[in-house]
Amino acid sequence: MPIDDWEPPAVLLTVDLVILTLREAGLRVLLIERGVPPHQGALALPGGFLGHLGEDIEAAARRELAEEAGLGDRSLHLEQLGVYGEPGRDPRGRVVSVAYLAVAPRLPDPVAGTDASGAGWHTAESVLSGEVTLAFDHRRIVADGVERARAKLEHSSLATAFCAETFTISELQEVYEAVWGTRLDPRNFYRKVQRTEGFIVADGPSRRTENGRPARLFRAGPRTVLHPPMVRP
Amino acid sequence: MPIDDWEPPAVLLTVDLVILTLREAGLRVLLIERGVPPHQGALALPGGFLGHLGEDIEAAARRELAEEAGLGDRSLHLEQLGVYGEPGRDPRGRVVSVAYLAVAPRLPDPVAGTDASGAGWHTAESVLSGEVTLAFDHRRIVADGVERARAKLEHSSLATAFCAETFTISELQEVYEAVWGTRLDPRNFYRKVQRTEGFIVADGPSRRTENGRPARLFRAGPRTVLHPPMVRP
DNA sequence: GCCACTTACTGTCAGACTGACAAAAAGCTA
DNA sequence: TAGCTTTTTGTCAGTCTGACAGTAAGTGGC
Repeated sequence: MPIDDWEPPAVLLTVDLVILTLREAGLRVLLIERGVPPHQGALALPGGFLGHLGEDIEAAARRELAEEAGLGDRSLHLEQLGVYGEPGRDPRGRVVSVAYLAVAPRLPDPVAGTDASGAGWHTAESVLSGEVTLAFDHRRIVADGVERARAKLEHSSLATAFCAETFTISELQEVYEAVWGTRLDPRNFYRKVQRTEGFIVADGPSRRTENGRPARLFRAGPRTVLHPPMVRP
Repeated sequence: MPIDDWEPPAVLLTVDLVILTLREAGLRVLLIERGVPPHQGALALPGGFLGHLGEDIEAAARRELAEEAGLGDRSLHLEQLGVYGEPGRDPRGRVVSVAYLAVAPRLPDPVAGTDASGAGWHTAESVLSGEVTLAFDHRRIVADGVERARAKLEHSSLATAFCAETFTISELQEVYEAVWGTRLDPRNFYRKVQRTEGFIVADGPSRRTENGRPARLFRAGPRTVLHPPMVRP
């Protein structure tokens, strides 16, 4: 149907990052303050344009992860979330964004300051409820990212990506409780996690202490798919 | 870091469609024969460039669904699968493709002829095994689409999208068996499906006959999320 | 009309998994 | 040593699953 000299339209490609972590027992997402128009000064997801025409999209995501979030050399979970390309979502023209979901273990404070309303780790709740306003369609992207994380906690070992290399079972439980926003019975959780072969493996006879009985340390096991799954109440 | 007059690179955007259906009790995917270079004459997924700069991506997918597959007015399941934008995947330049997964009920023969090696419905097995060769990275896209369908059969009511408006429980079972590539016990399947409230609802006292005892007819119920899920053996 | 055959549907039963709860173990503080 | 906290091990009844038997309701052959 197109006439012989028809040329397909070209679009601008960006990557946006939903970076999740746990802080103070709550699910947090990293937001930056935009330094340039459009939406200058507004909060938004870290991200940016493809660097050059030959750059791989996931490579661009990792580059932004380093540049904007200071999470360069770390090995963290990174997966594609989806494409957001509705016409009109960006006043600069036809901008299509590939969103990625990243999960980071508990970290020291991020690049920028920690003003409650500035760049930094904001609770997922404040973003989803609209208490914090984001630029573009980024609130929807965060919502999709959080829902993806919630779903993957059920069927995959994603929860271990929120933890340090070694962790206790209660720390793992805190991940589930924070991401799902529910409380779980420690005894049933303990049983379930222990009986799911390959989910977590004991890390030597070491222990750790703080207040009560010392807890055994574990690390992520080889299994990535949980069968049967953890069930969200 | 970018210099002041830096301009972000522009890419070409395409949509590709993984259209799945059931034919002769097997899972099939629709392939077309490319009429223009690159890969002229090779088999590929239906799809094409964004029509114009203001076209919505999902709208483009629906347009290709109508133009290339003749599935225009039908209401069928359509969801975004992911982005495939590796540099070098398309010799025409930097082409980024948004893949969609579509699920269609059993249909009459598609647009083109039915040569075993030509355009038309090919078994998913022949594509995944490499017996049939596809252009670009389309084999990987098909693999991801099939895996997505397999996973969603567990937790959602996607299976009903493979069926006509009304269907019997054995027809629904055939969907699961074809997509998963396994055999299921009809009695346990019957029980499981019946007890999952809202998955399927009886469609009047009507029946249908062919060989054995007539089967009750059902239609898709209001529930889209299955809880507890169907389990893949 | 009776019989064989096919498919649809209803049960049964033992084992696995889950949710709710009790109790013991192992550290700390006072 | 007593009291507190948190971890770990059990218990028990209800539910769900997988394997399998048996009944119901059509077809076609004779």
